[in-house]
Amino acid sequence: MGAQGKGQTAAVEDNPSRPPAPRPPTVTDVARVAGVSTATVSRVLNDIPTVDAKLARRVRTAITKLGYEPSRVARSLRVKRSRVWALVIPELRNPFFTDMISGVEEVARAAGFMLFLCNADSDVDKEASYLRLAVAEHVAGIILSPASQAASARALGTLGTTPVVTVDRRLDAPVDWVGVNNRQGAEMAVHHLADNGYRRIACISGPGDTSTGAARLAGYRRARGARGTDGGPDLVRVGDFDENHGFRAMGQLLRLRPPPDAVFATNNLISLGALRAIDEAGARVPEDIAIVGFDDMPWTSLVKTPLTAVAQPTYDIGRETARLLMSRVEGDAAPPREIMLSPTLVVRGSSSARRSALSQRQR
Amino acid sequence: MGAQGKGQTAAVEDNPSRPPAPRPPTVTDVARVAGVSTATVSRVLNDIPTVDAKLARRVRTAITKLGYEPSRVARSLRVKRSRVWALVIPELRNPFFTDMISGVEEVARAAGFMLFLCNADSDVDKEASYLRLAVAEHVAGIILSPASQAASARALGTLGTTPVVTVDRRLDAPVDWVGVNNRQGAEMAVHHLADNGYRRIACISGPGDTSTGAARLAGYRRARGARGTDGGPDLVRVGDFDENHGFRAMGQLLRLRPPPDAVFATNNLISLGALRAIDEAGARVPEDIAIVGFDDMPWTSLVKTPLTAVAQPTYDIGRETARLLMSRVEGDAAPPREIMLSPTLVVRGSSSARRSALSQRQR
DNA sequence: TTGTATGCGTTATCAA
DNA sequence: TTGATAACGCATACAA
Repeated sequence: MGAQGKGQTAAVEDNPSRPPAPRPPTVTDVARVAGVSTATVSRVLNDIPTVDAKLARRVRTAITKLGYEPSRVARSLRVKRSRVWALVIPELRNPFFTDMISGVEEVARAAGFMLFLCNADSDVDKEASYLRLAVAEHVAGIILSPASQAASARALGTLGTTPVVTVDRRLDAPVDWVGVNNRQGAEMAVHHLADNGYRRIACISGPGDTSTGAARLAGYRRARGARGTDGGPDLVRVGDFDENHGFRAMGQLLRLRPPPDAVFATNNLISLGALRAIDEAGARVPEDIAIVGFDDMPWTSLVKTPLTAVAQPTYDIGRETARLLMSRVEGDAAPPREIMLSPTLVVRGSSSARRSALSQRQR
Repeated sequence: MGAQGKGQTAAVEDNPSRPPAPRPPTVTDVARVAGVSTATVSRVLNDIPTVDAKLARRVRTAITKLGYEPSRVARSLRVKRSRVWALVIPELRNPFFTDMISGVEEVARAAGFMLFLCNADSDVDKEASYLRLAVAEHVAGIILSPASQAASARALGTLGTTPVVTVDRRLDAPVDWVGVNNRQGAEMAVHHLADNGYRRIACISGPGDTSTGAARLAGYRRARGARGTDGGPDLVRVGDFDENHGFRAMGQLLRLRPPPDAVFATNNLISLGALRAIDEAGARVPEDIAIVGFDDMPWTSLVKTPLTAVAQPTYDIGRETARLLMSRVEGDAAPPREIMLSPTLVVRGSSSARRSALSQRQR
C-alpha cells in the first residue's frame, strides 16, 4: 500500500546557484591555502621528517579545511606503482576462495591496499586478460590461483617485475606459493576410510592440470596403494571442481557393479554434488556409501549424515598469502618461498566404521 | 664456467649485451616505431575513425611488436575517470553477496571495467574508509550494499559526482537500487507456514538499521497480523545477519514456554545457525519446529530435513545492478531508479503441513 | 587527416 | 629545510 515516492520530478534542469566548479582540491590548492609549496605539501603527505613542525601544521589544517584527498592515480603514475593488488582466482562462487579472500582483504586493507577482484571463471583466456589488465593498472602485486598449471605458467612471463604469489594451486615455476599439503590431506581421508573398514574407495577428482587436483589424486592413489584396497581405475572420476561433476560422477559410481563402499570427494563443490546424487539415488550414508570431503564448510555438519571432511585453514591461507606478497612488494628479493600449512581431518558420521555384511543383516 | 662478473669494477656501466632498460613501452615508443605522432597512436588506441587506415595498421603492428599495453593509470589521470568500479559490500563470507558479485563481475569484465573489492565487514567506519579510497582512486562508479541505513546515507554525501547504485540494502536517499521485494518474500514465508497449520511463528531477524532486516521483519509482522497467529513479541529476535545470531536466537526460542512451532530465518547464515541450534537441541524438523529460510543455497536441499526457503535471483540482481551502473557511468542522468525483482518460495520438507497434536500422539 | 604542445596531480631532483 | 620545476604516460585543443 502507500503512495509511490515517484512524485515531483519537476526541476531537472541544472541549478544555476551551484558553485561553478565543484572540482576536488589538489596539492596546489592545499599549498596555496597553507602558504607553502606543493613540494612541502607532498612531504607532509608522505611523512617525510625534514619538514618544519609549524609548516606541517599549517598544511594539515589546510588539508582538513579543504577536505583534500590525495589522488591515488596521480601518485601511481608518478611513482609507477599503485597501492593496489590484483586477486586472480578461478571461481568466485567457490566458498573456499571467498574465505581465502577474506583473509587477504584483512591484511590488504590494514596496509592501505585496494584489491582488484579478478574472477577467471576457470578460463585461461579470461585469466590472461585479467593479468594483462593488472599490469596495465600498474598493480603493486598479484595474488594468483591459477586456472591451469600449464597455461598460467606461460602467462607469468608477461608480468614483468610485478611480484606474484600463487595460492592454493601451484605452478611449475619458481614462484611463491601458499597452501596446504594437499597430498597429505588426501592420504588422511583415504587412510581414515580404510581404517574404518572400507575396501572399495572411489575418488571424484578435480582437473589434472591443477596442482590441487593432481596432488589430491596422488594422495588418494598412494594411500590406496599402501592399504591394498580393492577396485580398479574405474573408481577414479576426473572432472571439474564443481557440483555438476560431483553429481554426475557420483551417479556413475553408484551404478558400478560392484559399487564402491566409500568415496573421497576432492573439494566442497564436488561433495555437494555427490551428496545430492546419493540422495536422489536413495542411498544411505554411510551404510550404502561412506563419504569424506575436502574443505570443511558451515553446512557439513548439518546434512543428513554429517560429513567427514579434510579441513583447510582457509582464512589463514589468505592472510599468509597477503603477508608474503606484502614483503615482496616491500622489496624482499629472497628466492621463492613455499608456505605449506597442514590440513586436518574432521571426523563425522559420513565415514563411521563399516559394519560387516553379517552384522548388517542382523539388524 | 666463467668468473663472477663482480670483480670487473672497471665496467660499472650497464651490461651492453643486456637490453639497457627493461622499461615497458609507452605511446612514445610506439609512435617512434610506427613513424607517427603520439596523438595518432592515441587515436588508434581509442578507435577514433579519423585516422588513415595505412597509418593505423603501422601503429597496430608497432603495438604488437613492442608488446605495448596502454597505461590505464595514465589514462585515468588524464581523463579524470578510471575504468574501475568499487564494490562495497558488508560481508564477503555471505554467499549471497559473492553470488551477486559474480553477476556484477560478468558485466563489468565484458565492458572492460575492473572491480575494487571492498569488504566493509559490517562496519560503518571501514565502509566510509573504503568509500574515501574509492573516490581517491577516481573510480567511475560505486556499487554499494550499505552496512547501515543511517550512517551509510551520510557517507553518500562525500562521494561527489561519482554514480552510486545500491544493491540489496536500500538507503533513505534518492539513489538507484536493485533488489528483491523483501517484504513480499517474508510474507510468502509466513503465509506458507500459516497455510500449513503453524500457529506460533517466530522470526529471527537481521539488524533493524538495514532495509532488508526491516523489510523482512515488516513482512513477517504484516503476514502474522493478517493470519491472526498466536504469540507475543518474544517470538521476534533481532540481531546480526550471521550464523551466531541464528544459533543463539534459535536456542532462546526453543527454551520459550510455550515454544514456537515454526520459525522464519531471515537470511542464509541465520538459517544455518538456527538449524545447528535445532540439531544440538535434539529437536526434529518440522515435527518439533518448522523452519523457512531466506536465500536458497546449494546445501538447503541436503540438510536433514530439506529447507523451505525464499529464493532470490541473486546472480540476476548482480547483473541488473551492474547494468544500471553502466548506464549511469555512460551519462544517464534520469531520476533514481529502483529495480525490484521478485523472490520465489521453494517449498521443501522443513515446513510440511503440521499434524495435529492428536495424530502426533497416535504415531 | 596528422602533429605539436599542454596539462591531468603527484613525486623527485636540484638549487637555494 | 624549502621551493621551483621537470617528469610520469596519456588524451586533447588547436594548428597545420
